[in-house]
Amino acid sequence: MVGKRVEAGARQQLVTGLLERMLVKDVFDETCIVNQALVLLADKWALLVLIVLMQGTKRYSELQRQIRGVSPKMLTQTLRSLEQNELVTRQIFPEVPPRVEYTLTDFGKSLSHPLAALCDWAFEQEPRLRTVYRKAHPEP
Amino acid sequence: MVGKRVEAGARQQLVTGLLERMLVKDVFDETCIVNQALVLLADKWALLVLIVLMQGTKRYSELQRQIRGVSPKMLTQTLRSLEQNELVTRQIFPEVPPRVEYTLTDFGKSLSHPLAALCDWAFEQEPRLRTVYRKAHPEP
DNA sequence: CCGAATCCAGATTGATACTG
DNA sequence: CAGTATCAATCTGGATTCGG
Repeated sequence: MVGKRVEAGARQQLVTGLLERMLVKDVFDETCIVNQALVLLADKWALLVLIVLMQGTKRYSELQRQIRGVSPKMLTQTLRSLEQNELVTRQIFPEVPPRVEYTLTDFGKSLSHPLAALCDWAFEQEPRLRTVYRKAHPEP
Repeated sequence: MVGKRVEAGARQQLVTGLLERMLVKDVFDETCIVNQALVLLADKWALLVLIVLMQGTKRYSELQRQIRGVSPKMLTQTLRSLEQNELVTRQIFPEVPPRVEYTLTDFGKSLSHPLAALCDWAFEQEPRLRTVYRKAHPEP
């Protein structure tokens, strides 16, 4: 009970903080920091990879298994992009069979709060989300 | 000071909650609710539109002005998609000149916490974010 | 065998011009 | 004002192939 109230308080604080900053600059051009952040993050595979890597270091094949539906090409491409954006590090082990491990950097780990908020939202809104999703993705 | 501690507490709580749920189901296939959420949200324009609409109801032209760089086609497409996903409502006024207003639904408003967390992250990490962005988007 | 590069058809996006 | 139409360019995904 107390925990819930504390969380709700922090939430309100965050929203207010956002709106305050919105007033400072209300045009989202390419110099806006929020816009630049979204260029790195607004990507389905990138977000999924980051969420999975929050569990800890993973091998390429583990990522491919956990993220069902990603092609090897897109997984590689996504990982390279995340690496270039310093959110993930890539470590190659010169073994047979080869092993490559991916780990979040500190910068990547700093995304834990936003990503957790997103996942929490998905769980909270699960019924409505599933209804909407089914309507938008009608399968035979 | 107290405010900061409370916020940090809530943050830790959120991250822990996420990780707990991760253990329940660690495969992100198309039935995973997080995956379905990302299908709706992992889109640069959609996220920007939602963030701007958190400021309140907006006309089409206001959105186009605030979201610098979006083409009319993509803005329309994004708004139609958000409308179909029940995150936004579209209201047409039979006037001359025509007026169309877009407003977040309650479902859309429920995204305020995750979106605020994302914006807060962008502001917190601004220096590093700008460095990374500049490296990835070298202009002549 | 694992991780990744290549090639190619099809989908998505963006810039611009145009209309009710 | 609030969008459509059109066309070029880019991006995506799947199959295949390759190197250690």
